[in-house]
Amino acid sequence: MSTKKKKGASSPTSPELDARVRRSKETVLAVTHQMMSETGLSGVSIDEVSKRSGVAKTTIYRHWPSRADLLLEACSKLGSKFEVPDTGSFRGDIEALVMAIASYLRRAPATKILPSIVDAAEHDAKIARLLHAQVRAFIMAPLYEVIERAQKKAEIGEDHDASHLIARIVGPLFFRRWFSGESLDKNFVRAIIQSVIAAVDNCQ
Amino acid sequence: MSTKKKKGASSPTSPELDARVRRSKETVLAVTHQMMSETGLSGVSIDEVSKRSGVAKTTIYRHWPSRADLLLEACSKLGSKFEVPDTGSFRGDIEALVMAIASYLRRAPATKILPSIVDAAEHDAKIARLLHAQVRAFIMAPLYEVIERAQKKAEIGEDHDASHLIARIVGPLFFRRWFSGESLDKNFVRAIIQSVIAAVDNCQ
Amino acid sequence: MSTKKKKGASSPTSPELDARVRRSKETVLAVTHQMMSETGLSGVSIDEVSKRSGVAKTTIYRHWPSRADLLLEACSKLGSKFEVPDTGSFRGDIEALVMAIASYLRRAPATKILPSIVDAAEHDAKIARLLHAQVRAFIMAPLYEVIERAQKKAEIGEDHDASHLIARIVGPLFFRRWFSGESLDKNFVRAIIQSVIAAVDNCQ
Amino acid sequence: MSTKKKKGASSPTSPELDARVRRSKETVLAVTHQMMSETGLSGVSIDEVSKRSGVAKTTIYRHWPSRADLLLEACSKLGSKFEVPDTGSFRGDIEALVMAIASYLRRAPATKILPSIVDAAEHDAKIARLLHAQVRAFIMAPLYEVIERAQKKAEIGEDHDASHLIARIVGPLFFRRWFSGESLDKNFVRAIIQSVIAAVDNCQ
DNA sequence: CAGTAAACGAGACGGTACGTCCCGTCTTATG
DNA sequence: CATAAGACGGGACGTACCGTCTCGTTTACTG
Repeated sequence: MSTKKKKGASSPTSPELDARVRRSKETVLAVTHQMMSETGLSGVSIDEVSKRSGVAKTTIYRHWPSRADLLLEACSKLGSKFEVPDTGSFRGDIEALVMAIASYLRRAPATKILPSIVDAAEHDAKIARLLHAQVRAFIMAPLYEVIERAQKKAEIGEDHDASHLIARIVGPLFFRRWFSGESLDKNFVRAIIQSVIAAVDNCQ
Repeated sequence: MSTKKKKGASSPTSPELDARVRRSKETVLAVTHQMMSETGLSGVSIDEVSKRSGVAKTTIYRHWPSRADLLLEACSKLGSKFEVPDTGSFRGDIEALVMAIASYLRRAPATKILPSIVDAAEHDAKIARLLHAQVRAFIMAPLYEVIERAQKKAEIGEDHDASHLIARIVGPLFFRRWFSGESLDKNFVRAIIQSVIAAVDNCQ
Repeated sequence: MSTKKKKGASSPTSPELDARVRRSKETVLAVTHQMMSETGLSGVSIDEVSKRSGVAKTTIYRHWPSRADLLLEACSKLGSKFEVPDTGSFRGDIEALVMAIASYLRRAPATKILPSIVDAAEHDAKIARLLHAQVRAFIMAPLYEVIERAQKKAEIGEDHDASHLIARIVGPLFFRRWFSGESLDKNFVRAIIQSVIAAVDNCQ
Repeated sequence: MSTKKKKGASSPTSPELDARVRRSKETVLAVTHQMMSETGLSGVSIDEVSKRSGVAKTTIYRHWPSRADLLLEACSKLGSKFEVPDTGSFRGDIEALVMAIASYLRRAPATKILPSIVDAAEHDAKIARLLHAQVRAFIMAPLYEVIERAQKKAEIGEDHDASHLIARIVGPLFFRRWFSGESLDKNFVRAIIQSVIAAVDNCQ
């Protein structure tokens, strides 16, 4: 029974895979993820992953053509989509979401790793595509939903470019988290939220 | 004592370095800088720098305790401060400055390298300090000046936190440049400028 | 019992191997032989044999316990016995046979491989036995026959040790072929023949 | 004193070499030689040599471009020239020399390795050249001397081709040692000696 | 202007990791 | 049940850099 194979679509890596392959990949990814968090991307060596995981180096290279690809896949399992809040009002939704994002930026170990992915993306279009897709899927998408919903409910005008709005929400947070070294304190986050609310309000 | 030259009769003060030392350091830094631009931080190897520059590896390690330190110093020569414009109005100044920054982000080879510095900063407090100092000196400082000047002239209210404003200006640009993959087109830049102007205008 | 087939209704006797098995072994041996000639013993890898032959690695290992055994069997199919000439005289027979052997040493691809078998024989008694058996069967046996026949016809004395004579005939050829790098030219071959004839002649 | 360097021509590997290099090469060659004798050429792995010798793999590859080259050099230190005897007569000299060679073939560990060198020589002209040179220098040269001396003293005729004679002496010994599996017993050796003596005697 | 001390080039060294090739074992599914 | 397909742990290959370590040889200052 255990070794029987059906059309099972439940496998984590990809459907319909040799059980051994699945096990190997899972183990390796887990160890990689672990090491990434400990020492950063550059601290992950295939030799060490192999040693710790008990999976032979050969096997690792059978599944990922290079160290970079392993790291890439390990990274791509990193993000978690923010839940789209539904507080009833645009302001409430935005508040909830931005607080969540800020909190994530402050705490999540994944944020230690992001810059090296961004760096890799500068030199490799494939990685760039992945990065941007992830950013869109995990961070921008929920904001899109909130904005669109508000536009449908006519809470905010149709004339606001959602993409611009999102950049104006997320950008400042990212800037503080990775570039300026200033804290992502409550004050700052509230100011960002406030500025967006103000922007979409019919002040002008 | 340490910085003093022993027989220092002719050497006036401290920064009077041996001409040979100066030459070596300059050559090495130049080559490092060159290689950084070509292949990114991770593409710079001491062996190669030595080969290309003609400066012996020993000498390089004499001047920088490790590869990281060399890269660090090479990076710290990287940025160029944006000139503070003086168009007469806050709006004009901001426009000029933001356009310049956006243009820099679009074009400058240094922007390819920044993420790896950011990455390094995640793992090394010393690098982090340098990074933040550079960001403040080269990017934030000119904006500070423009904002302060406008506040002094009472063009904009004193109640705006300059640091917040700056994050709201630069953040969206950075976000697009490195994270979302969207273009930094004129429209977007103008929208950012506009949003800041609106924010400081006495709408509310 | 051991060679009997269990359900052996259709299989008549013992050497009646499963047709599939026979096909596999033949194919594999052929490919192995081919590769051996191309690149020498050390150039034969099971992986490559499997790839080229279409026979799965598993199957190969089912039939030969190790790479060495496969090579061994492939080698044992290598030699070709020299025909025993019958010119009517000892001199004529020897001449014909030695010329044939010399020609074989000069031309046959198998001679490129022999040293690696000899090498293997140094480390493995089983291989040694096979090697010596082959040498005796393919090279020495025909000479034996010629010598014995001549002795029976009283062309040459009974007191000559055939094994010594053979070593004195074949040895010099082998020496030049594999050790000294000198050519196996007509002159040399004739000199060897002449020396043997002279030795068995009743000069002394 | 110890670190002082002169024109010393006594260094084993090559004159005027960095002492560190000399030490490394010596150590590595010694270990290689040791392993060769234990397990044959194919049993020598760079990794293991490195481990046993304490010399880093990198360093080994710095001095020998590949495993083969290391083995080659180790092999080339293997042979020992046979002393040219001077018993006063050609017969005596030949006897002494052939007995020595036979004894060497019977006993010397190097003879276990020769076939793999011969094998390598089949695939690589460089190795072939080395092999042939060594065979000539260590085995053929002494015989040449003995033969020439005898010719000068008119003990044997000038018309004998020394190279042919040598092949007729050494060939049979080699044949028995490596190919036929027959013993190199006293009887056989004496028979070979006798046959050569007879050949050069003025019988015909 | 000779003597001395530094900075230097050259490059050997031990070491870690890379990515590849092949071995021999194993598991799974097919005819 | 022999087979094709191929995953797996393991060992070795040869390469690229790292950072350390002698070596002699310039250089430049000093005395």
